Amino acid sequence: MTTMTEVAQAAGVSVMTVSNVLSGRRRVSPETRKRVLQAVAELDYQVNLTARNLRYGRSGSIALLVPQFDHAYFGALGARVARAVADLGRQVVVEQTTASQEGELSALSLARLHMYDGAIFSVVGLREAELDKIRDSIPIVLLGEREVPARFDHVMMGNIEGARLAVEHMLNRGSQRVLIAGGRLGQDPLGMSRARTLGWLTAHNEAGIPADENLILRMGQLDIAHARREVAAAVAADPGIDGVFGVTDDVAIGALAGLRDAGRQVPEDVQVVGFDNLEIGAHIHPELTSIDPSSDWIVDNAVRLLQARMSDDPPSEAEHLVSPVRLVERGSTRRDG
Amino acid sequence: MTTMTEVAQAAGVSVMTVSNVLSGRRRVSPETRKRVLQAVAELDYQVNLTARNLRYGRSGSIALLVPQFDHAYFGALGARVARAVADLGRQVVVEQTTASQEGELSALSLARLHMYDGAIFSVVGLREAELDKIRDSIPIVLLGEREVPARFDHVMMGNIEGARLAVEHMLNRGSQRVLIAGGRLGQDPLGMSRARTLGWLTAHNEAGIPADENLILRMGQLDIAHARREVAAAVAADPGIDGVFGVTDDVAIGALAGLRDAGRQVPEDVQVVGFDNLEIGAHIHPELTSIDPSSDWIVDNAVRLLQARMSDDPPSEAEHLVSPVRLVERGSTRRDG
DNA sequence: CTGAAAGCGCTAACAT
DNA sequence: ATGTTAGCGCTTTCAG
Repeated sequence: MTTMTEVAQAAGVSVMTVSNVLSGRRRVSPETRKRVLQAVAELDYQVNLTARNLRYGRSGSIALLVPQFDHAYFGALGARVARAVADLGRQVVVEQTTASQEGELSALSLARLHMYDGAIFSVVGLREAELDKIRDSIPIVLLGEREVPARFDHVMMGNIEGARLAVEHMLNRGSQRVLIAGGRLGQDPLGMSRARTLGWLTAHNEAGIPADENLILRMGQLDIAHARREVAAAVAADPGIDGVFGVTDDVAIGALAGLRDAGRQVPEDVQVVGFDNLEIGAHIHPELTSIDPSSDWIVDNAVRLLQARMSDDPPSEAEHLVSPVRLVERGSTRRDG
Repeated sequence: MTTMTEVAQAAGVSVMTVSNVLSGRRRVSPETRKRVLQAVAELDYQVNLTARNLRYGRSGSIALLVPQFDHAYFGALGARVARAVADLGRQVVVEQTTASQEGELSALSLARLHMYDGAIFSVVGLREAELDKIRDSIPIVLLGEREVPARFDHVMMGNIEGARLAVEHMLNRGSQRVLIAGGRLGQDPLGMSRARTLGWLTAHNEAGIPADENLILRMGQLDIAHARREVAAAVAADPGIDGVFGVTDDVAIGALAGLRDAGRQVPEDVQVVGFDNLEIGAHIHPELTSIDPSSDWIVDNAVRLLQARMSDDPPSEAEHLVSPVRLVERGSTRRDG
């Protein structure tokens, strides 16, 4: 590996001059500059960013930590963050938090954070206790539907309101028994499933319809294949089900398949609403009615908060934001009651 | 930021002892060990990996460079690579190559590679000339459907054979006019679209059916929304079309939507086959027949090649592998002719 | 405008 | 079993 010293020797100058040419931090005379660049080209030199970063004390890149790579939502998230962060002249690198291991935030992965100037951390499988281990680390903004320690900036979706809207919509359009696929009751941890189940409850209360807890379909994994199987089984066991709220679009898409398997027509027999408003939902059949969580809003705010926290005088108080949500009506729900 | 020196002072030992306790490289007496760990805990110390990596000369992580985050295929790729690389005790970080900028491989992003022990590089928008700029850099394995300089290890999909299989299948099942959505004729660059169009041609030749070049639907972007619009327009303009080969599953899924928009039944009026065998394809309606490119095989080989290249005596010759492909038959094609 | 010395935080190699 | 010295490759500071 060529080093700056070798370039300096080849060009007959000091390392400092090479450094200055490459970083542009100080003026260098055109001639020496030319000699240096020529040596750089001949030796095929490239700066060692590890060394530079050690000296600088920063790296120019920010990390996005997601629980899974192979999930449409996190892919979209990454793309949005990259776009927002490019304007700041920084690079995004995405790492997968080796999801839900006993020590998800192992000592090592915690130390890795120091290699970045800041991090956006999508917390899913993380317990609050583990989050508390992150102390005087780098600037961090949390994303995700979990309860987090108050000292962190945090942006989350309007889970309760979104779920309420989704279920209200189906009840308005004539559904009586709305299954919540991937729902979950109970206190701790107050995660996404629980929050959205709360919205499901609220919609029932507001509509004056008793919420039947048997309609809460707990799921081990919130993926398409599981949802398909379990929703098909659920409607077979309870033929009265005439609406399904999937706690994510993946679950809702699986539900559509499961209902097909069970011989139910959507939206005539059963209405379906999802949550996330993934692009694919607009292009399948029937097109999926979904809750749009304002992902752009979420990312813009996360980047703004991160930028503030990385600035010279970071805010003393952490912000906790909840994104606005809206229902995007498509073919998986009926036009009228 | 706490440093190792501070920990050493707090524990009343030398920095070397702290280093030894934390890295486990040398034996340390239980008592001092305990004192050190206590100081580490009290000061909330974490090693500076930038410094450690500079000293070590390696980073323990490998990079996966993809053109886009928000694409199901690259998400799945990332997940597979992470799994395969975890066994080697290494971390994967994913970066987005700021796709198709004039200087996609800017000097800086090239330099960034040095921060990793190796890289798997999914080349899509990259010209061969740009790839040639990567010289005595770190070990690299290329992925993707493009022609690459021979000195690189390269794993690609069986594009021609896969496309041939897809189109042969539709011709066997009675299609006469098979549109290739996202196809492209011409020499340079020999990219994915071109290779798959070659397979489309081959299938026609083998079946003794003349290939009508009007059935090659070029697309600016290979995404669902574009495919939907352009396929709908294509079948409106040419009602004789009775088969669509989408060069990717995204394109095929868009084609399904476009055909629906145009009032065509799949598979009765028009058969559809995609390429990638994304998970979602098995769960939409109609279920998408697709070419499985053996993604696991691709990733396993890429990781194997990378490992070999990172080893003490790297192979002198580069390998160029083509993945086996197979047709996965589902509901978007007919059971018989 | 250019150079020499010092040091970012850590660990390999050599003491003790 | 622990400590001291030197240096990874770069840039900041201080001189010229």
